[in-house]
Amino acid sequence: MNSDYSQKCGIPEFQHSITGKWKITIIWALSIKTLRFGELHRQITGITQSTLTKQLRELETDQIITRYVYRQVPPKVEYSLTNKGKTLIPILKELNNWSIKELS
Amino acid sequence: MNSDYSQKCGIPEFQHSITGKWKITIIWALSIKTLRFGELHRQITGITQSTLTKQLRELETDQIITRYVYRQVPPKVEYSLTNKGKTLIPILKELNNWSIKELS
DNA sequence: CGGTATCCGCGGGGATACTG
DNA sequence: CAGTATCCCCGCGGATACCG
Repeated sequence: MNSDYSQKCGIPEFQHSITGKWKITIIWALSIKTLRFGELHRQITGITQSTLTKQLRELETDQIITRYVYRQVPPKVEYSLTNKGKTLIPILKELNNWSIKELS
Repeated sequence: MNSDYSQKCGIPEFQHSITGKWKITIIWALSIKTLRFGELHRQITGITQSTLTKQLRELETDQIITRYVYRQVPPKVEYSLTNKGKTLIPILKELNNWSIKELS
């Protein structure tokens, strides 16, 4: 164990931010543009409404995304990446590159 | 969803490599030097023998580490990072940096 | 439309005992 | 020393039903 890591390792925190069956997919979708709940639900095939809600709440708690409610009927809710969330994108791209490189 | 990601995203694969309560810790320990089973067990406080074994087997399957058995009594088994495993280190350092930066 | 509430099944990880 | 074998618990995610 060397100094940097043992004294304060942030990796578990990072992992928490993206751990969840659909979080990466959600983050990626929102990296393109802000989306409504229903739009996310349609884009992410296979996820249930309740699970989508749970994952969104967790991402919100971790301040990766924001939730904006339009006070109207019928309801309209928009999700978008926070600045913190946006800093994840280049990291995710690197992880993706690593996988592509190491799988060959 | 843009091209790179939707066509072939390697992030789930990456996640699999490091998903497990102790894998990052194990990888980090082995990044310093090759270690015997008992040495790992002593360095990683809180992990049980059986769990350590399981995590090591998974890392081995994913070709992140190698296992070398000395044919002797008492047994001696050494674990070390593969080349693939070593390429993870710079990535992990970046993840660590991200966390440190974004937690402030 | 965008949720909640509830129940349930599965798998990861821990505890413990035993072993070549 | 370095495991294996069992058993168990808990939390995540899915299914389903209902709601303002």
